[in-house]
Amino acid sequence: MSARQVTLAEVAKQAGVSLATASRVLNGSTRQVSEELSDRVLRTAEELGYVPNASAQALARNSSSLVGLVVHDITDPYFSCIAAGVTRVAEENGLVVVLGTTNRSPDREVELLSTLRAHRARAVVLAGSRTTDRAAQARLAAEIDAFTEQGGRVACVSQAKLGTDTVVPGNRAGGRALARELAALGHRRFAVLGGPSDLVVARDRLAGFKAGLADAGVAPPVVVNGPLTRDGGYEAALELLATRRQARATCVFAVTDVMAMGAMAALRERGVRVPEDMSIAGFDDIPTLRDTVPALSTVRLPLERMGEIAAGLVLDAGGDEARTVRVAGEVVLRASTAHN
Amino acid sequence: MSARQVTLAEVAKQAGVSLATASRVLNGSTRQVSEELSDRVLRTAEELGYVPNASAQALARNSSSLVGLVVHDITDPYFSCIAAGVTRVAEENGLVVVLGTTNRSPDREVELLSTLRAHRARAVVLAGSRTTDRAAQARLAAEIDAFTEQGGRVACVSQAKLGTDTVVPGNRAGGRALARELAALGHRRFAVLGGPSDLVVARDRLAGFKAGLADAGVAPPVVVNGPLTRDGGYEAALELLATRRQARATCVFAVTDVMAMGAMAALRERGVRVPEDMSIAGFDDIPTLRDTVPALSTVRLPLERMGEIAAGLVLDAGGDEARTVRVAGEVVLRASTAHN
DNA sequence: GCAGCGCTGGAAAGCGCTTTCCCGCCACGC
DNA sequence: GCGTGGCGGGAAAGCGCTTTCCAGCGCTGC
Repeated sequence: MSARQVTLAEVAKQAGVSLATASRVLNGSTRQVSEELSDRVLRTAEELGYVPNASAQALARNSSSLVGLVVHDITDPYFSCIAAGVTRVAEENGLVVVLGTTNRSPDREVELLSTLRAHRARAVVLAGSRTTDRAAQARLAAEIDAFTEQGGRVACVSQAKLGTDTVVPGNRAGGRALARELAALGHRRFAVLGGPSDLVVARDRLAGFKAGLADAGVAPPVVVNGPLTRDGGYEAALELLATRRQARATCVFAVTDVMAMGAMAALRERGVRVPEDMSIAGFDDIPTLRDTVPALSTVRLPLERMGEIAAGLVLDAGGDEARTVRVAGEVVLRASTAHN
Repeated sequence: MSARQVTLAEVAKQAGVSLATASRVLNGSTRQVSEELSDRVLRTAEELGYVPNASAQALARNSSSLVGLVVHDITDPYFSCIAAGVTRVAEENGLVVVLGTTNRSPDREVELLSTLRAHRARAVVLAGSRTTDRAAQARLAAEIDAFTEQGGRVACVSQAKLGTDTVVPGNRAGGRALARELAALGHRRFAVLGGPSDLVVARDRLAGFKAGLADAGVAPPVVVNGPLTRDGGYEAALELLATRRQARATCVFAVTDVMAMGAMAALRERGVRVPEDMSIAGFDDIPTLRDTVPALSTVRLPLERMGEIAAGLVLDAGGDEARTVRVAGEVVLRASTAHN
């Protein structure tokens, strides 16, 4: 047990070469090494089962092979899809991804970033939406600065005024397009499950949706706020059903698919038929949507692709300018929305 | 940009103490440091925004704060739930989890383990089922040995004869119990979507299911193999519908919830009503199940808990004996299974 | 024929931290 | 009064690797 690890020095000695030579052989150095020595080193390394000590390399090179990925909740399909994209790209580049989950706590986000800084992560992808809370945002910005100062790159998925590379989904445009299409179906009374009021994505989608309704000359929707989770959607839908019985909306938009799923469950329980009694639409097009009945209308975002893009941004050094990649949402009407 | 990072040496100098003292103050050393010096160090560290270099610490201490987590596919709810459990525990212990995805490739699994070894990860949780392929298993075993030799701990989630700590879900027992309950509903002709034939979990669940049917004096099921994914379930269900029209099963068991979801989609498309025309059950009780219609009967596994347990095993040093924690599956009959 | 160059190999100086070892100091106890 | 022991502080030796710098050597070019 616990046999000490094979070191480069041992390999070098065994192969009868210097430490420097062994190092040059076993890592793509710019320096040439004669084929003979090179072979010898390679062979002994193989025999001894040498694996370089990543910490030591990181220390000596002053750069590690870690990429951070910060999400709110890895069980949320939205995040797990993005995570899949990020890990794919990272692994392709021989990097290793460190997963941090915040449970939607801005403070935790800052903490994680600091940890990642301690590990000298070469880059970080911040998925999930920034809060609008000033103080929290300032702390985050400071931590991001510290991180970039140190030579790391940061990319955000979703809106961010933080001066980092960003993948921006067309939240506003998507919401707007969706609203117009729903209005075109004949709906005139809308409700929105708007998520937390201090979350940028939620606000943008809502704002877009309102704009779309306005475009169509439809009255503004009733908005119910709540957590951006499946249960949040469930509760919000119940609240919606409880109030405003008199002039109930005929169509409800949940700013997130997972909320929409919760909402559908609530409607089902209350005997409200979808789409006959109430149309419903979400946003994101998470994969699990394929298996809901009725199939949920939504605005499709290429989630996994977004993860890949973010990882791409953060990995190829790029200029000093913060780059922004926009990805458009595509309205997908399915069975959960009907003519009114 | 790229201002060099604050080092311990700078903090020490600024605070007018030795490197040793600064180190002792800023990390829980056993040695005492006078309150005065301690304060001074703490204060300057704070002022300078000192963050210890994790690589250097890992090197000096010969142990890192990394915990590996290896899954097949992070977008699969089964794995993302386990991941959530693992990350929670890891973060509670001040550790950082590195996420590796194998896409179900045994070779990739070995590669990842090797990378984790290079990083001197202190522990690894291997989620996902081991293959029955001898050669692949040998390579994995060798890599696991190398890892533990080096002082790291390894835990597996699911069956494993690899001599590591293991969290073993009651696959066989769960399958068996489920079969009996379904038989008790009056079904006599069963089909199973059995997943890949070389996967241990899949085989165990199937074996248990067969045993349960035998217990109830019911004929063995028709088995269709295929990938352990949603689309695999979809295809398998189609195949099932295509053949055996004459004496079709009245109840189908998918060894995995995600497969069951795919299968339900296939049935729906083909106009086969669930549960009127066909009952269906899965295994795992992934969270998304709450939102399928009809709600899917299944065998519930405490997925997130399993992740926590695995992380727990792997983190508290424990003896040298491989420990095994069994978690029972609980049959949950919902709307997708009806009397026959 | 020799200065100068390019090329390969090795010695050694770090990278930032931990930890051992040693030293000086201050009670103590006899 | 002096030997002991305990304790807080610092010097310095690593941890395993990268990389600079230098030495040696065989060539080319005048």
